[in-house]
Amino acid sequence: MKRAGKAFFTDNLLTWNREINTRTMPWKGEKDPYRIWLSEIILQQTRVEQGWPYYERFIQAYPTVAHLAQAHDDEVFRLWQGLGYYARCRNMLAAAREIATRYHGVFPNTYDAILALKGIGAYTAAAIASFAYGLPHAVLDGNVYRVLARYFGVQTPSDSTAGKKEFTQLAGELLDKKQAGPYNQAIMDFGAVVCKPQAPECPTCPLSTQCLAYNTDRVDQLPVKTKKLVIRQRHFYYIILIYNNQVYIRKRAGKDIWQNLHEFILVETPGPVTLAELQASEAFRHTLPGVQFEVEGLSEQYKQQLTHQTIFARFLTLKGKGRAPKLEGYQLVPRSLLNDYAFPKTIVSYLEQQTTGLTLF
DNA sequence: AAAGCGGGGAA
DNA sequence: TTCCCAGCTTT
Repeated sequence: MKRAGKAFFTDNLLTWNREINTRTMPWKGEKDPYRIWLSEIILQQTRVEQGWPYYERFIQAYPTVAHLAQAHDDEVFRLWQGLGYYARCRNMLAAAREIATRYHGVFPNTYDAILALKGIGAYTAAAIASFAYGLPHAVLDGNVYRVLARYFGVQTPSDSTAGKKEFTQLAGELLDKKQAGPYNQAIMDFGAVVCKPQAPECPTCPLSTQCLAYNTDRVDQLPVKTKKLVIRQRHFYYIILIYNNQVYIRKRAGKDIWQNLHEFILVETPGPVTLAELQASEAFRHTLPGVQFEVEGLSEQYKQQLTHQTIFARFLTLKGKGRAPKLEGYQLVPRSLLNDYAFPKTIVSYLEQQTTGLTLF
């Protein structure tokens, strides 16, 4: 497709990058493919400021892909705790181990081989290929969609198949193939610093004279997105059943949220219930068959907003009487060792409240 | 093609 | 509240 202002776009973007851009990040200019890969996985759907400390901790704990490949799953998940999208962590471990075995610890250096690794899609493959090896692949992330949609006035929804194709084509044409790495870095920095989602810096933007959105006063309407989110509400009651300073936990599995993170005994109800209703419920009696206990307390309601779900959680502390029962799927661990396990944010928040003693039942 | 997957910062 | 972030995988 013919579009106006392509040369102007690339030239002025690179000039802005050279003369004005002062953005610095630990992985910027990095040439070690392992470090680039690690940063890219951490930054998928994640703000730079949020991922930054995790990157530092991971590099510290696992300086090479061999270190990461040899690490224990639970230890790595504990380090990932709080970052979200935990499938990234699982895929990252799988990829590290494939690099260690199949590639004998040497990071693959072709776009297709990189793309074939677990957890790496078109964006991440292009980023690694261009940053580490200078290969001519254009990145297409949220920043690039926004910058291109505005500058060229692309109205095709960026989250549609047609839009993806169109933006991919356009991004590839704009790429400076002789300096793919710096170009990719520049367009993402530009999107993050100048062409921001809200309140972009149009008045000082070096591309504004040719920006279609700016010149038709439609900056705040681009890019177009279509998909509407359906958010489900769920009610979790976590039972902290204590025997002799030990509690039951399990690792979450299956297709639900928080895979590979840990949790207390979970009773989920269709809606909010009182303590009496909870104890009388089929789910509760099925989960704790014949268990004798004393109620120590019920916490306030914790709310956590996920992308597709709202989680309402309360924590019910029970002091077990008699011998600790076997509970299917759960293990009994000392409370003092809870720090060794990765938990979802809601549970971490609850545990912190207990530790700091801000909440008395 | 659409759904599902976290957590946090900013307006 | 709503939006969206250096997206990918599964259905």
